[in-house]
Amino acid sequence: MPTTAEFERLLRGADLRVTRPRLAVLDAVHAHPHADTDTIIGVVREDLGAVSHQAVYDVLRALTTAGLLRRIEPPGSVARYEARVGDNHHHVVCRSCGVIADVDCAVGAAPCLSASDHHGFVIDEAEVLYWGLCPDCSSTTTTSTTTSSRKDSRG
Amino acid sequence: MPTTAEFERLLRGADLRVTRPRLAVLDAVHAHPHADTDTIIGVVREDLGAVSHQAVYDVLRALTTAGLLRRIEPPGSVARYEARVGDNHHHVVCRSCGVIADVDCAVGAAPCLSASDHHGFVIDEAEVLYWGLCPDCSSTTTTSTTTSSRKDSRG
DNA sequence: CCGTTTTCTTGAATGAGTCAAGTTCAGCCA
DNA sequence: TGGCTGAACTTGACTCATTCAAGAAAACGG
Repeated sequence: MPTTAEFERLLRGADLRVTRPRLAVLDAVHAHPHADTDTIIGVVREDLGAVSHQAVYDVLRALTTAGLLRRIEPPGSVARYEARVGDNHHHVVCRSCGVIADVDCAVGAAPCLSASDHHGFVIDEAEVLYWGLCPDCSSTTTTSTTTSSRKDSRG
Repeated sequence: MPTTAEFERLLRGADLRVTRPRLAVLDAVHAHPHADTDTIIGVVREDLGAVSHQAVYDVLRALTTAGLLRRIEPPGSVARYEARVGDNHHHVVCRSCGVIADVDCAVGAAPCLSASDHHGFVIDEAEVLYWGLCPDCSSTTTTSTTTSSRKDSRG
């Protein structure tokens, strides 16, 4: 968990003014990875008192644009934010409870980009989203009867 | 492009009643892969005349649940639907114009699932979304000066 | 410390998608 | 072929994440 001074440095390094809402948002996202906007608003308000939701939306956008935060948006979920940036890691989403965890790409360098020119597209990024069951939910489910494995799920 | 009779067979095979809105939606999605709901509503209305948006939403949900359609939801876009189901292929999205194309996974069997048990999650599906520029947009862009390749984009 | 520009506040608006109550119609059965 | 029943469609209101806009406050260079 970085210190406030480090957050301040991050902001200045990105040519962003240092404000209390921005520090609080950075703090909140670091403390609660994959939190949605509403949760972040809550945490920020615990920290600072009254802060408009618009301010938090603005800050999240500014920090995301500056590359200090990363926005993820799993289908069926509202936008979520995390502070781990720059490595383009991936995510697992639990189908049951919706919890999200980080996943490093286990395969070599750029496996999912192997055929880098599909249909004439120039591809610069591959985003992988894994779906499954988290440890809690899978233990509740699989210990009963069937492990219903959905359709063909090739990568 | 399947015939109406084939769409009817598809619906009956899925234990769904055959209705004009459902046939029209199937037709529309087959004719316009990756179309959003609003576009589909428009196409269906060209075909049938007045149809409520609610009906189209209901039909899209029913057909998706039945596995006759697949819903995709790229970040920053509304929901889109396609009729190619059962093979879990992937998609490329153009950062510039937003056009979407299908991508078969070029690598072996289930590459993105290679480490199938991250953080104790039981993973059953890997969804890959490629970002880049479509042929049209990349020719307009790259012929000028720099091919600004975004940050580290490992798969 | 002052002025400029960015950021924050306030309050309204947007728009995809959902909910709910009532009507219509597909498909089963006589 | 005609009626029955539940599913599907219509209508209209509603939700809720997110954005827009105008004015007030605050950051920071000079």
